[in-house]
Amino acid sequence: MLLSEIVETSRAVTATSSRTAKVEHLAATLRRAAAEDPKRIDVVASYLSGTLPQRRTGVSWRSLGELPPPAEEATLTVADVDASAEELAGTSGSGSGATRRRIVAELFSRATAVEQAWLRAAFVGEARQGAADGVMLQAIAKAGDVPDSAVRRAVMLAGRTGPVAEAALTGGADALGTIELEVGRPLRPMLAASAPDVPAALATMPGEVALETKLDGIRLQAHVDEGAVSLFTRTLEDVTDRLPEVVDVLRRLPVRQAVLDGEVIALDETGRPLPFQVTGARTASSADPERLRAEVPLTPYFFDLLHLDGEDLVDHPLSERWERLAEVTSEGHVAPRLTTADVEQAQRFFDDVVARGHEGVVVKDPQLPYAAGRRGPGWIKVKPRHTLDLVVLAVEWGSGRRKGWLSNIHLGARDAETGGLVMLGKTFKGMTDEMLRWQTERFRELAVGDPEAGWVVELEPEQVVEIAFDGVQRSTRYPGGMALRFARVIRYRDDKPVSEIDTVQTVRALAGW
DNA sequence: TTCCGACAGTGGGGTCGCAAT
DNA sequence: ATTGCGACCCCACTATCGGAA
Repeated sequence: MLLSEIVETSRAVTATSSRTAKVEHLAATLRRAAAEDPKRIDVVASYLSGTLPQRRTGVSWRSLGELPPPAEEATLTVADVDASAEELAGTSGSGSGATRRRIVAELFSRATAVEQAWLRAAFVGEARQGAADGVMLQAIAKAGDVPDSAVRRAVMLAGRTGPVAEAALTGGADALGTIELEVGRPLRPMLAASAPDVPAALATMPGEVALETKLDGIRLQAHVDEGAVSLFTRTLEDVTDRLPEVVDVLRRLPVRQAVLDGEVIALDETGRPLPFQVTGARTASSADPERLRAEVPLTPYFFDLLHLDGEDLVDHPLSERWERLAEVTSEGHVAPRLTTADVEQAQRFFDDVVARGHEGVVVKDPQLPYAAGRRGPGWIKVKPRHTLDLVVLAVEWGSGRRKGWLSNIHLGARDAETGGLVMLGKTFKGMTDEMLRWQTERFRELAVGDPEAGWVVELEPEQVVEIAFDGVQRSTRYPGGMALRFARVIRYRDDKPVSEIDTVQTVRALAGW
């Protein structure tokens, strides 16, 4: 199949805002791929959702700065592109920058202008065609003439869409039905929606709920198969070799085969959680694992059991999965949990968890199955929220659907000692289109110099904004040595002068430094 | 006809390891 | 030895479409 067919489909998908029309376009091209190039349906499916099947290629927008002149005619095939991407993935991180540049140059010189644009978006991961995983899933169902639910289930159990597309189009519902949970192969983790507080979370569920401690660490999916252990992150990256102490814990479990879901976290000597940055640095490092293990040991906590000794449990209710988990896991590797229908009791549990230094709680409906890969209503996370009144120091022009609007604001606090203003980070979150319109006008007025002159627009520090955030983290990027985690706008305030905004001393005290 | 669940998009800070400087 | 870059970790929030009520 020619790449130009993918590019043309992408153009059509981008051009319409109707999801059903997007699905039609994608399904038609998938069907053509099945007829012409059945061995590469998985690659075509990946391309149609604007991504490369290769996890990493070492190529990003910086390395695509200057491209060779485009080809006149569309001759590139999907197979050609896949071969190049495969070669790039194989040489990524192996000290062959010149080789990679040559592969990129050759590939792009064979592409037409529109194909170059598509390739760039695919490598950079910025397809922006209004169709990613979810819409693609519907297209696969349509093209294979199988139910959405069958595709969704297969994708969740297989972890990836490519092989599922291939099965759906070549073997239909029968082939999809053979895709099951496989011990050793990661599946998509179930995700949680969020609620502002405990009563709101409980209000979404009938009767008794389960409250679990939400640990501020790294999500971990663990597979045990006759003594062989594999560990995967939320995006299904294999991190087995990095976490030997976690492997040891799993080897000791009294199971032949199991798939567990949980979190790993670094604790201090008293069992209190260390900052997320400590756990994050440990799991990101592939240096000598035995040394790291001695320096920053990690503790796994499990909260779900998806398979046990030949039996899949994903469709069983949480209450039963939890019971089976408790039978095979020692007390030290299950975080505190409470089942209740009483709001006050739930609130006390939340307060206690937070007081002990944890991130919050996840409220779960005990009757529901494991909905892999979805941010379903079955799990609701609740975290404490802090707010500050800060000043807008500068603002950046937006991109994509925010093009032409002043979007991302730079946040400053007052330094009570020097009287100056100290930047604590940026945010673009929480803004409605109405707010974007308003702030684009407002910040044009406050601009120091020509607001159209550059990407970042410096402002007279006059506009006060109320900001919500999850916590304070150490920063080397900002002069105050700290930054706000997950900052988002609540509202602009005109009732408060800059002389009365919050101070860096307040923020430092909040962080406990 | 209205409501609401699912989805895509728009980016935030921190960290590591490797290549280039 | 230092810096730049790519990829990963954590993630909040709004707008929109289209099926459910």
